[in-house]
Order: sequence, then C-alpha cells, then structure tokens
Amino acid sequence: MKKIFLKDIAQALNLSKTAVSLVLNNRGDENKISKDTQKRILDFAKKNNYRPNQMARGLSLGKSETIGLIVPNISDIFYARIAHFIEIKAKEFGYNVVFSSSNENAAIEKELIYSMLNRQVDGLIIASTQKNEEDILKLKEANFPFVLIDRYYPDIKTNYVIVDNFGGTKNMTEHLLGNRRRKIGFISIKSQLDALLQRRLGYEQALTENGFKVEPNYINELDPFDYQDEMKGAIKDMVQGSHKVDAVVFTTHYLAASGLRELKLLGIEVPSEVAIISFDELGAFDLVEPPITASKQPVDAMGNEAVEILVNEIDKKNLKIENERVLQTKLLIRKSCGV
Amino acid sequence: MKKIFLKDIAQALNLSKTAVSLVLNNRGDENKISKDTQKRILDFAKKNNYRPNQMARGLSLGKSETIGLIVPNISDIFYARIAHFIEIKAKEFGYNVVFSSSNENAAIEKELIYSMLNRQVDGLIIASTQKNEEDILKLKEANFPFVLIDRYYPDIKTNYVIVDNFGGTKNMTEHLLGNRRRKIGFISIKSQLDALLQRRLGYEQALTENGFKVEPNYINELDPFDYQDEMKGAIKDMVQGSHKVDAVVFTTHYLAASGLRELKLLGIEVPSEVAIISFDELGAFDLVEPPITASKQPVDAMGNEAVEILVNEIDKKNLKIENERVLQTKLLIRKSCGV
DNA sequence: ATGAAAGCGCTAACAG
DNA sequence: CTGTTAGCGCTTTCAT
Repeated sequence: MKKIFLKDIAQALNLSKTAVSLVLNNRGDENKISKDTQKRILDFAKKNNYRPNQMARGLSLGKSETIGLIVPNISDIFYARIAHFIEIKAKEFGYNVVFSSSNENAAIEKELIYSMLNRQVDGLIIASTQKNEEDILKLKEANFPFVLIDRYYPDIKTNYVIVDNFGGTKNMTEHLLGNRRRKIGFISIKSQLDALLQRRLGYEQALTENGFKVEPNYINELDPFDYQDEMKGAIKDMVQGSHKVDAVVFTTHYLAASGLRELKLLGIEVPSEVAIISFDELGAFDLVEPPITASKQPVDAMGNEAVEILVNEIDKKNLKIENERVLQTKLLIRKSCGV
Repeated sequence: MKKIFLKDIAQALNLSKTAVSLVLNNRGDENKISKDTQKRILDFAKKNNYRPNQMARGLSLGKSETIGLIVPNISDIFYARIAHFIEIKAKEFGYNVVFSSSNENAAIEKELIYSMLNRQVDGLIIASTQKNEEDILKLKEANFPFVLIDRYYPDIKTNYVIVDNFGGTKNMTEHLLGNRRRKIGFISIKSQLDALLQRRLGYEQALTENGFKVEPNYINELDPFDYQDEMKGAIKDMVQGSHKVDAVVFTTHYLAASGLRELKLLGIEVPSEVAIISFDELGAFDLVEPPITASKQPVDAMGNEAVEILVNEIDKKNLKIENERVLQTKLLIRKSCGV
C-alpha cells in the first residue's frame, strides 16, 4: 500500500519521468520508445501497483475525467435508476461521476453547478429545476459540455434527453377514454416544470381531440411539498364531491401512490368506482391492489444517451450524434383502469 | 464566466498571492492582514466570481474534500436512500461525494476502492461485498479513513454502521409466532453476507427459543442473480408442496415483492393461507394487497452516522465518537401476517 | 529514443 | 502585515 510515484519508477529504472509517463499513457509507440523499455516500465508499474494521482494528472491535463450529475433528489427511484445507468455508461468511457441533489431548489442547483465546475468536472448532466435559465445560458456560452435530462429549457438550444410527456399523457388519457371513462380527473403538482405542463396539455388534447371538453374542476394541481396532505381533499372533492369523476390521471408515481392510499382510506373501489393511471412507474405497481396501469419511462436509454452525447461533446469528436432526444414512454396496462 | 485566477486577483489588487490565498481561506485574521485589505480581496473575489480550482487546491493540500461511496447498486432504493442522507450530511461538512456501484462483485469493488484512492478521496464509505477482506485490511493498515455500512467484516476491527439483522429477524419471526403461525418458512438469498446469515440465525433463534424446531425444508436460499426464476419453485414447494408452510419470512424487500408476485400468480391468499413478512421495506408496501408487514431499516441514521464517523476520522479530531454502531430496525405491522 | 525543464493553480514556510 | 519561493505529481514541449 505504500505510495509509489512516477519519479520513483523513473529512478528505479534509470529513466526519465517523461519516458515513464509516455509509456504509461500508451504513447510509447508513437514516441518510439523501445519495446523493451516499455515492457520494463509497464512491468515495474504493475508489480509495484503504481496508481497515478488523479488530482495531479487532472491539474496538468486540465481535466478530471469526472462528470457531474445534478438531480432533484437521488433518493427518488426515478433519478436513482437514471444515475445507475449514467454510472455504467460513464465508466465505459472512463469517467467517474459525482452527484448532488438540488432538492428542486434553483439556488442550490446554481451553487451545485459552480461547485462542480470548481471541481473541474469535464461535463455536466443536469435534471434541472428549470429555473436557472441564466446559468444554463452561461454554461452554453462558455461552451462547457453539458446535457439536460428529464427537464429542458424550451427556449434554449442545448443538448437534452427528455421524454415525450405530452404524447405519454395523451396516450394514457386515451386509454381511459377507450375504457369508456368519461369524467376524467387530472391530479398533478403545482409547478413551472415544462414536463408537467406538457402532461396537462396531453391530457387536454386527448379530451378535446375526442370531442370532450376540458372541465377545470376536474383538474387539481397540488403543492409539491404538501401533496400528501392535500391529496385527501383532492380525492374527496373530485371523486366523492359533486364532480363524481370516474377516472384520474396522476402525473407522477408518487402522486399515484399517494392517491391510491387515500382512495383506500376512503373505501373507494378501484377501478369499479374510479380508474387510476400513472405517469411513471414504481417497482411495486404490479403488486399493488389493483395493479396500477402506468406509463413507463425509459430510464436506461435516458442515462445512456445522455452520457453518449456528453462524452461526444467533451471529446469534441462532433460525431453529429443527434443531441435533442425525445424518448417515448411505454404504457404498461394493468388493472387499475378496468376493462 | 471567464475564468479568473488567484494571481489575477493578486495582480489587480497589487497584492501577493499569499495574501489573497490566506484571506480567501479565512486565515486573514490569524495572519494579521488588515481588515481593509481583507475586504478588498473578498469584494473583488465576489465581484469577479472567483472560484478556486479544486484540483490545484487538492493537489497542494493533499486532499480533495470529497468522499467516495461504494455500494452494490445505486438504483436499489435502499442504497439510493442511504446515498441521499450521506450526501446531505457530507455537504454539511463541506464534502462532495462520488459514488460507484460494485454490482456485488468483489473484483469490481476492489478496483473501485483503488480508483477512488487515485482520485484522492479523503475517505470512503463502503457497503462491501464482504469478499475483500484483504483490501479492507490494507486500508486499515494504511490508516486510511473509511467506514463500512450495511455490511461489515466481523473479523476486522473497523468503523461500521450496520443494522441489527439478528434481532430484527428474530423479532419478525416472533411476530409471526405471536400470530399463531407454526410452520414458518424462510426465503433468503444464497450468499456469504453476514447480514443474511444473521437474519437466518435470528429466525432460527426465535423458533428454538420458543420451543419450535428448525425445519431445514422450510428454508430456501435462492441464487442472487436468478431469484426471480427460482422464486416460483420455492413458493410452490414451500406453500403448496408437502410442507404447507403457513408463513414465510423474506429477508429482503425485493424477495418479498417477488414472493408476493408468485403468490398472487398461484392464487394463494395472503394472509389467510400464508402470512408474509419482509426484512426491509419498499415505499409501496403499504399499498400492496395485502399491505406487507416489514422491518424498516433506519437509512437516515445509517447515512448520517457513517458520515459523522468518517469526517471525525478524517479530521483526526478523535472525538471518541462511538464507531461501531448497530442500529435497530422497526417493525411496521400491516396486514400480511393476519391478526 | 530519451531527458531537462517548464508549467498546471494553489498553499505554506520563511524571510522580511 | 506582505512577498518570495518552493513544492504538490503529472504532462509536454523542445532539445539532444
């Protein structure tokens, strides 16, 4: 375990640091260093377990071979899974990943971005609060490699990998319509997030396109930090109140879970009395009673493509990878929407 | 966004780099630098958005203010949640965290440990595969700060924060016994993990202590990478076969979920035909039908304490924080165990 | 084919 | 109170 440095191996082998460095970075051949010398260096390094100090290397190279990941909350299974795929893909390209959670707070996110820049990350993957237009613009102007995931800035041209929120929700709503539900409620989160707006638009479009009209009373957007408490009222009002909704679209997995919890407490039968459907999926949605029909997001593709685009940017290979990706969700039909 | 360096601000203000560095590191007073000069420096830095290069700083200081986190799989909600708490706590102390998943593979874990060391992390938090005794020992001998979480090495004296696996499972089993279940099955994962061994011992102890004997046929340990497939057979055998078990203890949340899935497929009623109980909890276990009684692990405390112990180690403050922590689980009684 | 030397940006003795 | 100087460990130009 005792540390050995570049110069140690140079001394031991009676060579220059240059030679050693070159060989260790696989540039021995191109610098015409004798096969024999190369072998000696490599062997010695292996034998003594040489491990370059990445801070020194990074300082010298001006890069860290690290990518930064900023998400609202790493303990949200959705982001955790994305992180997982990002990690795997990043490693393929030789990058490490450092993560931080913004807690959906723009100020924190801003701080995180700069903190990561100080840390000399080579690129950034951000699931932004969408309230940091300014800093995203700065990144862009500075030509710093980054890609947005999950959420993007419609007004800024950047790399991004998102999901078709509009289409996904439209599809969900049509599924409900197809199951002869006519009074379809919509429970979402009060937020400026474009994703959430798109989900509402998708819902509305499905209705109008099919000749139904959008009933504002059927729409309820809850406080993001207080949705659990507000859910009870929302459900009562929508399902038991005068509206008598016969289905509800939940725009996130945790809303669907929370909603179902309340429905159960109120003794309301799903799907006979009310059908429910969820945008985004939870691992146990198939075990819940009734199993919840949900639109599954392609987290794997999201993570993979984000890294690919990012690394491409970093390397400036400019392989012309398409860098504005809108992925499709997949409807998993279970029992919560009836027949 | 244009980068500004320490020397830029020194030049601009006609000062030395030293002065600037000192002030920026809050050591202005102790070095008797005039309040006025300090203010000028601070103001200028703020105004020009000075951000020190952490690689340079780290190289110079010999530390990175980063802690490394190695877990089996960051997309497992259990580890994701721990990561979340670790992140928060680490930030309190001024540390960033870089994570990597070992995929429960000792070789990968080993590689990760060294890769993180190269990255000059100041300390490590590891949920180890428990197959890297050698490297853990090396860390210890090298006096490198680290703390084990979730899994530890019984034979090595280290810092660790784990959970009372034995007690938790004993408690679960007794709960079943208390509900008049007499033929209690046990489904776990085939593994060398001490945690899993302890869970089995807890189960067995509960039985013998209460005058029942351990029936090997009631115990089934599945392949970690193939448990989904093997689950069907296990359930069939145990519940429908000659054994006719009337309860089963699952040692992880994913086993419980998988087991319940099979139970449902086979049309077996829970809890009337068979009760189930889970070590460790999933967010939706209260929504599942029936809601699953589970032993909840204190992920928050686990993350928090791990960081506290680690930072204490790093700072060598030696505050004599107790550094071998065994936390208690909490049984959440729901409906899957009957009355 | 190999080595000397400068430099990445910052910190820290030490000397004034 | 401030500045000079010497590193931290590695990469890289430029001679040789």
